[in-house]
Amino acid sequence: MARKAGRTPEETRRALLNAASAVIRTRGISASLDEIARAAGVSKGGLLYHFATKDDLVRALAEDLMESFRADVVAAVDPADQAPGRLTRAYIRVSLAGQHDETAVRESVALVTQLHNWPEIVDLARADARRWTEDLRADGLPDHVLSLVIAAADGASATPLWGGAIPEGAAHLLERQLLRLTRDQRLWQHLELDPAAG
Amino acid sequence: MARKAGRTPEETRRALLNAASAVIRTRGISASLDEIARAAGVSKGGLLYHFATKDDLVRALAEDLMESFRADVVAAVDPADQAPGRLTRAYIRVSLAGQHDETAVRESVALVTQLHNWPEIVDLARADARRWTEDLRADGLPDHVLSLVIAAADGASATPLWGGAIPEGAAHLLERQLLRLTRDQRLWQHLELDPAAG
DNA sequence: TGTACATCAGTGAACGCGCGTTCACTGATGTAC
DNA sequence: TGTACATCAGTGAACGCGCGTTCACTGATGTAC
Repeated sequence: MARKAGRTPEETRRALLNAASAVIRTRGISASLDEIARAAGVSKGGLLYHFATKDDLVRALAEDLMESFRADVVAAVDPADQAPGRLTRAYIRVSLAGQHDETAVRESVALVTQLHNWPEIVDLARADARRWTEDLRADGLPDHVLSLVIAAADGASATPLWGGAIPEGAAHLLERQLLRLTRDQRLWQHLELDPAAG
Repeated sequence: MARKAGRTPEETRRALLNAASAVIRTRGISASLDEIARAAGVSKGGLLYHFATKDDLVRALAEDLMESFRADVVAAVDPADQAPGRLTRAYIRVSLAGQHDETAVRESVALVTQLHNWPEIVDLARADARRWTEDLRADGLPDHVLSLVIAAADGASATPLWGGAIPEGAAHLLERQLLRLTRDQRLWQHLELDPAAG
């Protein structure tokens, strides 16, 4: 069989990326191309027509993930919110959303870390991280607040990595607390370190 | 050659674990047993005498890492510090220590995540995480402070994972800020969420 | 409109190489008598 | 004290299997004339 009826090449490519994402989540990065291809309803050769090498596939998957996280955050920006920290608040919301679905989170984080085992991915990720740093810096929050809040949001996302799980209520409370930290300017002052101490 | 002069079996085992740690840090979990064995100055067969299977080796390495992190934290507890949160403060210090050595941190985190790709390791890690939760809960800090501070400490450790790097000064500032959060009881009140809001 | 040809989007068999594991063997050390 | 034997701590060659990659081939669609 050649060109599958009712599926454009673009759709096949998308199906392959989705399959790769799903299979690697559960089976790990050592999942075979054959397994991924079958999950997408394509032969191994067909997969390799779209992604000439496993590297290619994994890199495309990583780019896809970073783009979609960024898109999620941009979409989570409240249009009515014009105060400093609006992007940061969106970042917090996305990072803590769905933290209650334990296995889903674990698998997502696992996927990301699996990808980072690929050496070239590290460079992509570094560039992406730099871009986040710039964007968030331009978001209007003082540095000492921003770094605390982003560290906490990242930590909440990463917790499943160390085997931990944030209980349902706790994730929501932490989210509210972090959001408040981006808004309450009196807290900013309280959090400022006394240069005399330490 | 059989029993190496000047090296007890225990020392050989230690050397194999150290070699595995070093090699996996740089080459990733897909590093071959041959490579690890050679780095320890032992034949592949010799490695397999101590660790019958690659699973065995990786599991032993993971246990070793978790134990040594715990030992580091316990050692970082200030004996003069008797206030609530003393264990949490030690946890913060260890988590943020050495965050300025970028590649070292990246490699350490990479090692941990590599290990978590091993399915059985996940169970070990879960048990370890539960123990940390209990120990930290018993440390005397209010929940809303503890979860914020630990999330931030974990996030700081995990940052290299997403490709980011905390600038030298920033890590130190964050550490001081987190330590202060565990001590300043007036801040605890300020951070408490207003049940009416949100 | 029909025909010839090129290209696209695959298929599926075969190859080859790396790596985990097995296995027969070995030389030094410990133990019984 | 010497000797025989068992065990410990390895060595290194060989095996076999999985998996990424290559390759020859194919059937549907698009294009020229």
